[in-house]
Amino acid sequence: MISAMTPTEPSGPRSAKTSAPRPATHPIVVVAFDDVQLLDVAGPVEVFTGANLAARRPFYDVRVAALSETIRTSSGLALGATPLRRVRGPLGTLLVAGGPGASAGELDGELLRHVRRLAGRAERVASVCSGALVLAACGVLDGRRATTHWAVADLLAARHPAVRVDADPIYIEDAGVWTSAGVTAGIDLSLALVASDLGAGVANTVARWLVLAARRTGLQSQFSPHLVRSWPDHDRDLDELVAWMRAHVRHDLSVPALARRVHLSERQLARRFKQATGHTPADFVEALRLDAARDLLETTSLDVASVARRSGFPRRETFHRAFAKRFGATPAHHRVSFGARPA
DNA sequence: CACGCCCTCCGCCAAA
DNA sequence: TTTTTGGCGGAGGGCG
Repeated sequence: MISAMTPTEPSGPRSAKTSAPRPATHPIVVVAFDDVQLLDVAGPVEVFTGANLAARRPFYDVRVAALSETIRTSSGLALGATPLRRVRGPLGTLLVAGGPGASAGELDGELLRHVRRLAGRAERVASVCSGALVLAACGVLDGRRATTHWAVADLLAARHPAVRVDADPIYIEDAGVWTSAGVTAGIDLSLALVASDLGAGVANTVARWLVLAARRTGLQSQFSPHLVRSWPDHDRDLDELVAWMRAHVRHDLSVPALARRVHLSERQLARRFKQATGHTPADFVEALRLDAARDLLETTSLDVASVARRSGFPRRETFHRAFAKRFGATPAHHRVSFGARPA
């Protein structure tokens, strides 16, 4: 499956550093089926086609594919599609949508055959929502970390013990296989793919156009951090640390300070943190603080300096820079756009 | 806006 | 022997 296709491509499309000749186009096939969730299909398609506009070139060649030429989505709207049997590789991205059709009962054998075939010919494979069940049924997720909609996480884990299911993150990437949580998380995932292909600038432009504008950082749990789950190799200590960090963004959250707090060496803290969250400590801390700052901007009338201080940025300058980098707008401008109307 | 310093991250390796 | 740990140092990037 995936491992069979990587050797030819020593460094995947994610290594943005190597300025190897970039491919002119990147074919994307979105796999749909009867009772697919329309948003799972539409969200990523909008993101990728939007990226073409933002990048001012037709980089992504996006198609929706299904067993038949017309499918019925779970909301009742019909969707036109390219027949899967006519889809040939190689592909840039194979993305499987989710929906009731993916989680209810038996998956269509012919659909699985097509997905398996195309997965082996794609640079990377992705799923939205319960589309992870389809990928898992094809064996694509075996041995990998993966996420899915919280409501089917247990089902995924039960049906496919070889998959390391983690229902916390909005999306997960493991060795070229990307999985995402429910519905709109597919948009976050797609934006991440765009960012790795065409740069964060393009991704931010698309996000702004779609106006759901960077609502999420990708670091938040699908749900409250208080809903603690447990499974074999889960890192309780790190969960607790993360929960504490969320509540104490003003504290010293440097690597040495965090390491001291959980009685680990700095090296070990960094390793386990990345293992548990998929993010480096500094990245995570910055996102945490910016989330807090954004909330304060939207829900209070504190001046920017106070917002900065309360969210763990001692200096306004640093805050300003970080905020603009992540959200593509200055704090003041963000408040004008999203803040509560003063009484 | 620029530049130097410092923090962070990660590969590497030796020790446990 | 294999796996995990922790220290080192360089590269990179952001802060001041």
